Order: sequence, then structure tokens, then C-alpha cells
Amino acid sequence: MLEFAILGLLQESPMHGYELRKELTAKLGAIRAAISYGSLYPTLRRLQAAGWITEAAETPATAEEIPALTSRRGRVVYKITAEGKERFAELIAQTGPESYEDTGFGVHFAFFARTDRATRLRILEGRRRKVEERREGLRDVLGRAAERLDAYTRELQRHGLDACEREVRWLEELIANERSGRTPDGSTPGSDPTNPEKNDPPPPGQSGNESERP
Amino acid sequence: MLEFAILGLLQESPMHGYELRKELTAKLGAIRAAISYGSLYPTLRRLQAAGWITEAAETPATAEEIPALTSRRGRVVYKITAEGKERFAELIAQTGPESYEDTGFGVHFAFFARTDRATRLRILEGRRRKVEERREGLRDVLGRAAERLDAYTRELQRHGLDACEREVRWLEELIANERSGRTPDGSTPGSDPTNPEKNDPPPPGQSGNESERP
DNA sequence: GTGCGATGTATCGGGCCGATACATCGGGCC
DNA sequence: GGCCCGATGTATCGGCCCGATACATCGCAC
Repeated sequence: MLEFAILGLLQESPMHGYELRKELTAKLGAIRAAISYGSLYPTLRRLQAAGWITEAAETPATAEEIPALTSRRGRVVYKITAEGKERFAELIAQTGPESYEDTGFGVHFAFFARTDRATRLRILEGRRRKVEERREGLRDVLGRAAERLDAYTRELQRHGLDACEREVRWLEELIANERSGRTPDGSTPGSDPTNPEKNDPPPPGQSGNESERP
Repeated sequence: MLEFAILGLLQESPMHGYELRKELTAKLGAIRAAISYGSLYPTLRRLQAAGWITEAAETPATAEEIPALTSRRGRVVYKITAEGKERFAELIAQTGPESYEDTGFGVHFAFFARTDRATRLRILEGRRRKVEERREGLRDVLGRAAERLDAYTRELQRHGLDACEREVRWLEELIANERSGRTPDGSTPGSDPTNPEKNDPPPPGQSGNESERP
């Protein structure tokens, strides 16, 4: 999950750890609290070892004349590699069951702007199915087994059920939008003035029937 | 978290692993998918090592005369100890920041029937504060930094913001109920509705809970 | 001139998960 | 009769991620 998010963010621009965490927190604020450094740094090292990203010690640019009174520990800037971009594309295409889970879905969704429409639809529908199942489970418990639960537990289930129903409706709407070729804010792709390039990618071009990876 | 939930469930009746998982899933269905055995069994062993629970191999009752053609692996029934009950009470009383987090709050809430009212209020208010902070964070991002985000990410934040607002309202209602001495289903527990200060729905100490199964 | 909060990198122990393995039992199906 | 399959059941392993902790610098307010 973190791997996916980091690769996605570094695709936009190189960053150092602290910055990465801030961006991550901003982008994923709706789904998870804040990424821990205890996850971030090991993941960065893992990605580096795999060759998806490279480490580039910050060049002091203007300040090159002042070398070191204090042996300042430079910030470590990470940069995605060509292999990393491939990897990211691969991760986007691979929509397994974990893409429908709370966190997995959220992270995938956060990078929908870099995802082709067919995959977006697959994920949205998979997620909907998942949430519907959860919803049915909660309805069952609230129906058949209600008397076995105390009032507080029942209230918790009710609140959860409500959230499920709400999310299903949200997903339905998003799916309908996708099918009619609209982006979530109602605009039609290509009309986004901020960054036309990363808007809806070329329709499902079979850019790579990438087989299993080695 | 698991420790808390297991102790809470075993307080109602002894159970074996599989059963425990089912009950756990039913009770916590609203907050987490399903507990993995990879968490459950190690936790059981941990609890056992600490002396909070004991293992009682199922006695085959009638079948004691047939020892073993097939060395049938009996189900292992776990039972809470006196120390375990103390531990549980301790965990209920200790409301740290993790009790306000998504999962932590959910688990605590699921055992509100065994929690005294003062603690319930503390947790509900702590949770409200937490969710309000999250809500403000999302509003900030959607306000100040909106142009830095693509339409999908914005939509995700909007949905998250909506969920936050909804949860805050839910919590407000629960808090109001607690203050006026009502249980979530609107019933007034036990006694005098004119004097709500006094009743503490499920008696705070060791509860004589209604569901006792032999 | 000193403390303090933001910026910054990093490690460690431990909880929890998904995948996997193995075994029994009742029932439906051919 | 024979067979598979899904539910019941216990258990381990690798790996992700978190919270706590440590340490260092910078700018600024008091």
C-alpha cells in the first residue's frame, strides 16, 4: 500500500522523507490518519533496493560556497526511476481483492487521475460488491441475532450499516459518472485547466499485456 | 485491541478459538472485517502466558472410554481468570488516545455495556474531539489546497469529510443520551426517569449481565 | 541566550494480517 | 457405495505497518 502511494507521489516530483509524509497525509487524509516514519523509511529503503527509486543527496544549489561549519546532514531526496514508473503502472493494473478493502481502495482511488477508466470501473464495482457484502452481514446481525447483542453493540452496527449504505450510494454515483464519461466534479475530461496532461488517459489502450512478472 | 476484545468476550462465556473468531466478527463487524487467526492464536497464547486466561481441553464427556483410534485433536476451550477480569476492568478504565482512534474507539464502544457511564462519556468526547480534528484537516485541504489536488482526490476528501460530519452528529446524540441517562435504543435503564443522574445502566462494577450462558 | 516548535532522518519491538497447511465431519450428488 | 465440498477447527510464517524513541538543526519569539 505504502509502496503504491510513494511511487504515485514521486511520479509528480522528487521529494525527501518529511515532505513525502506531509503529501501522503494530505492526499490520504480521508482514509488514514498519518503515515508513521516507522513505515515510511523502511519502505523507502525497500523501494530503493528494488530499484524503483533512487536517492539523490540534496545539492545546495546557490549555497555551494558555504561548505560546512556545521556538518549539516543533507536532506535525502528520493526520485522515481523508469523501472519505478513501470512498477507503478503494474500496480495500477493489478486490481486484486485488496483493492476493494478500505485502505487499499482508498489509496487506489487517490490515484484515479493516473488510472485508466476501465480499471477505475473495475475497482469501483469491486468495492461496491465488497461494501454490499459487509452491509448484508450487518443487516443479518441486526435482524436475526439482534437479541443476543446489547443496545450499544446494536447501535454500533446501525451506524456501520448506515455508513455502508451511504458508501454504496456514493459508489453508484461514481460508477454512473464514469460510464457517462464525467469526472467526479462533473467536468468532462480534457477540460481541466490545471493539468490537462494527467487527465483521463487514453482509453484502455492495451499498452501492455504484461504477463506475470519474473 | 484484540486483547481487550477477547477478554471482554470470554467474560460472557468460555469459548474455543473458532467460536471466538465468529463472535468477534459479529460484535466488531461494523469496524473491522474479520480477525485473522494469525492474530487470534498468538494473542490467546500471550493472554495465557500472562495468566489472564486458561486453557481447558474439552472433556469428551460421554466418550471417555474411547481413547484414540484417531488421535482426535480436541477443541481447546479458553476461559477467563480472576486476574483476567481485573485486567479487563483495568483496560476499560485506561482511556488513552488510542481509545479515540477508529479501531480503538470501536472496540471500546462494543463493550460499553460493561463500561461505567463516566468512562463512556470520556471516550465519546475524546472521540468527538478526534473526529473534529480530522474534519478540520479535511476542510483545510479542501479549502486552501484544493487546486493542488485532482478531482478524484478531492472527491475522496469530500466523502471523508461527509463521514466525519456524520459521525460527529452521531456522537453528539450519544453524548446527549448519556447525559440524560438513556441507552442508545432510547429506553431508560432500570429505574427512575425523573432522576437520571443516579442510574448507571449496566451496574458499573461487576455486572450482573442479563445474558449468562452455562 | 535560551527555550521551543517545526523540520528532518532513523531504529526497534511488537501487533496484526494474508497465505498456507493440516485434519475432521456432515451432507449432497452420482 | 463412493466422492467431493463446505463448515469446523488449530496452528505457523513472512511481512507490513505502527507507536515510541532518539538525535540533530533551524528560525523565532521572549
